[in-house]
Amino acid sequence: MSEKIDTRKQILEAARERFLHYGYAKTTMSEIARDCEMSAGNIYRFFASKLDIAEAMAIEFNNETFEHFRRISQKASAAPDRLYEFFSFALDETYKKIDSDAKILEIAEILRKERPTFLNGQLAEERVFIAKILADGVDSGAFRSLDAPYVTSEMIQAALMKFRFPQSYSALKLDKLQYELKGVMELIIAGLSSGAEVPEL
Amino acid sequence: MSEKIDTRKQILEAARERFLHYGYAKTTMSEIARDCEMSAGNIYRFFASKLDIAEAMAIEFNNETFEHFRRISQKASAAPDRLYEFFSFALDETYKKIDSDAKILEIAEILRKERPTFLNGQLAEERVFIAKILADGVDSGAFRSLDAPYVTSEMIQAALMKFRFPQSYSALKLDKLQYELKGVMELIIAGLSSGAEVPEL
DNA sequence: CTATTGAAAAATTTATAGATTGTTCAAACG
DNA sequence: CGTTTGAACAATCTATAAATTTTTCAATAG
Repeated sequence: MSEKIDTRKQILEAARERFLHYGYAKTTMSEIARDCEMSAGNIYRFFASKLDIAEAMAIEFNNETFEHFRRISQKASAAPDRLYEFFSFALDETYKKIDSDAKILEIAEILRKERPTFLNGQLAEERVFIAKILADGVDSGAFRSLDAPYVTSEMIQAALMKFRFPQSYSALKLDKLQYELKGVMELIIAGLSSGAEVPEL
Repeated sequence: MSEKIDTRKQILEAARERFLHYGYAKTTMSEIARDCEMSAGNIYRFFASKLDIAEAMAIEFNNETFEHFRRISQKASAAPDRLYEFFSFALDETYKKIDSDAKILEIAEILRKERPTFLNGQLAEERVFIAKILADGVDSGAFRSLDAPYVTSEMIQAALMKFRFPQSYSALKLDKLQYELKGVMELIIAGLSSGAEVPEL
């Protein structure tokens, strides 16, 4: 039982090394199997497909980032600052990871194409942290009262798409993206502030 | 002299019909030339390349839309309403055009890839209209005073990217996009309102 | 009985030759 | 002269057969 989990981990580890070194497309199931001293067919007892290995890897990859997100969302600083820090961190982290290794972008693009729901799931997880920051802000009086913080999180995510997937949605350099994020964030936080007048559209 | 312009128009017209009917890739320069009763080589006296024909076509295509933008930006209605109408119209118009004819998306994608500066130019033109609405809003007191309306327009565009290029940046249906646009727009307009407190980031 | 293999099927990629197309330009035309 | 052509060249696309890779699964091993 625990051996099963270990084998799974071993496959994942072997795959990650190859994916990051040679890329997803240039890594074969046989190579991963050979690294684990098993046959290619056997991998399918642990993963339904090669794509599922990439997805599992992305989940692991994101877990560290989510840990950061959790920490930021629970900080003592003012809610607006936390909200900015959240997306600022996300931009820097994502940009640098992809910039440092083109293989990561390859996997990101493949998952975006072949597993569109995966991305949605990740965004939904992030929304929980954002909603928490919003709720805190409402409680502290920094933000106006919100009908549905979770829905507002969705809108904030929509407005910040460009910065959450920097290399997919634009060709801008990091400093330009940081500058734009700051500007958009100012607008959003102002829109959440107690004094803001919400229009009837 | 005016004949030169006429020939250019004729080529553009022939190309548009073929591009929209058969697609950009499946249209050959010879076919366009044949429609105009000239040789393929002669087209190059009027357009530097096939891509330039597509670009000229896109400019024509956008001119009607810009006319609408101008009209909306000059309306008598309140600035926040005009701002919403502007992007709401842009979303509907773009979505429907692309939805009605896959060939339009083909050309849009090609221009995005091969002529990245072209898109920036179009966005810059739009920004003039947005800045005008913002300035009006500041004057009327609907919006707080802005250091630089043109820069704020840039930020608004960044926040609404997803809705300006609906089929490129997401797979959402029109009604979901309209719902999200409304939510983001509420946030932005609230952020521009006189009572909004702009944070120090 | 479960775990694993390895051969085979199905799907995908690669290689490449042939055809087509975009583009150039010297020559012909008006 | 400026225009236009059509042949030539380079670049790109297409078709397809061979090779590789992903995935399945009956047979084997433990």
